[in-house]
Amino acid sequence: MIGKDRAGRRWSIGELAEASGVTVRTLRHYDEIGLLRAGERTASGHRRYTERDLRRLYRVRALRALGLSLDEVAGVLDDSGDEPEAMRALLAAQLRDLEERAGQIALLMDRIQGLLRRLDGRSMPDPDQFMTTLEMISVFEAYFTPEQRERLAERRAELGSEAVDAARTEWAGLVEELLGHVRADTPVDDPRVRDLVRRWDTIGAAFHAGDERTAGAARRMWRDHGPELARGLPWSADLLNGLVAYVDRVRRAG
Amino acid sequence: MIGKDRAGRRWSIGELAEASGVTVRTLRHYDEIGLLRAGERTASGHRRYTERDLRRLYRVRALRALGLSLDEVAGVLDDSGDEPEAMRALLAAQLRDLEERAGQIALLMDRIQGLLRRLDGRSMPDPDQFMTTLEMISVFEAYFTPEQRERLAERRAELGSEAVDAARTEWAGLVEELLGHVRADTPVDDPRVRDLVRRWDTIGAAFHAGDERTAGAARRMWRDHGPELARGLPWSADLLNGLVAYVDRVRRAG
DNA sequence: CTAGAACCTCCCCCTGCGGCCGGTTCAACC
DNA sequence: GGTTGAACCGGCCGCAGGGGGAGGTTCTAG
Repeated sequence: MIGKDRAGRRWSIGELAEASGVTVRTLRHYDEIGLLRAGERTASGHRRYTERDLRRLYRVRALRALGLSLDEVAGVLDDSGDEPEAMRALLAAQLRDLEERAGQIALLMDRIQGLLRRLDGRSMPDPDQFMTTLEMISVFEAYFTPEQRERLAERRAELGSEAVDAARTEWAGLVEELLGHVRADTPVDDPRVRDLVRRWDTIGAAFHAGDERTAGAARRMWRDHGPELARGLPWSADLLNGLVAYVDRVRRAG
Repeated sequence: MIGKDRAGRRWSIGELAEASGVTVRTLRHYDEIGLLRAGERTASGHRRYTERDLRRLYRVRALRALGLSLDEVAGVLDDSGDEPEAMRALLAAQLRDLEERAGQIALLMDRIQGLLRRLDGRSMPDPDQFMTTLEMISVFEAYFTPEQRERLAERRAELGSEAVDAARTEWAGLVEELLGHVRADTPVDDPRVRDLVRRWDTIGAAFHAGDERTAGAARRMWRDHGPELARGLPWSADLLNGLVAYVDRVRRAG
């Protein structure tokens, strides 16, 4: 039993699959792409794997277990000049890659956890409102840094939800009044519109607390994404875009 | 300028792509799979996107930004009965999925960091030896729990590398002696082989510190993966397999 | 000798698009 | 009204890593 045929065992593809824990399909795939060719074939074409092939398969599995691509695995195994240096570099690169992917996943998890808190927390019964919030959040994330968002959230919490609602109501009134001036083509240096815009800015300042970069980000966001942000409001995006342009002219005039 | 055509704007595919930051190709893909159909077409077949389409696109983007698949996004947007419950369930499922992926990545990073420490640390100049170690590590990870591996590593550190080398040398001597008995068909209850096996077990116990589950895991590992583990040793896998079977019989006889 | 398991080669399928091809069509300018 | 360059159309191939199946041979145990 011990010390038998020195020519070594041969494995059929099914035997090798079972012995190594990969599927037959995978072995055929590896054969096809040249990563692990069957060392021999029977006269009729059946694959015969040798001990060398078995060794190679174990190495392939080990390298795959590090998350390397099949190409990378092939590169490591075929460059017989696989200096430890090259290996170290490859592993370091792989580590960086994994770190990045972990960061992406952490970002997604943060977003989802935030949304779940909102959903579990207070009222969010209207799916449409939820979707609108979702759109706004994704836009917010593109324009404000995490710190800015955090400070905005803190500020909202400080103000309390009734104050936020009051601000929204006051802002709606300002919009109506200003739209009247837009339609009436009131000159941008009229003291009445100047006063309205001052109140407008005061409301904004209550949220961004005088941080000019946050305010600028908000303006850029509005400029680029007015249409979505206007959703749920009783005015059309075009109307609001015109309004914002008008307010801008008022600011520059003042 | 303000308050123009109530029928609403239309966007060509290129305009919508630029406005929303996705590529033309992506929009065509969404159209093709039915996720975001252009609400209208010109007589000649060019896509005309409406405001509804724009809204839908923003929702698609928002949901994609949570890592949902296109199918999941379509499900959320098309099930008009998108109760907050369903949304919560979907997000919770997504979160679990992400957690699992994060765990996988963390596992890969651990492995790679461990390997890099080995590479950077003491001698590992031979790439072949490195690969062999790699194979063994991946097999180890399949058989020992993380705690068991940690305790094995601690134990090795306690013993020191010279003690480990000494153990290996002694073990090699035992193997040679036992192989002689195998060839000579010494009965399994012969006191001489019983003594050799006792010494064999003592060496093992020095590592697994008497933890029977760790020892059992090691035996299962050897039974399943003898060939790879035997790599780098001066005996063939067949030889060692026969030896292990003999040692088992000696144990049972004792 | 025969049945059934195992094996073979093609081929299409999945995700989420990127990219190219050959052929319309649009929009602006002359 | 004509021209011309940009935009647009559908269709097809490609990617990573195989899954799964069709239809046809071959192996192997009884």
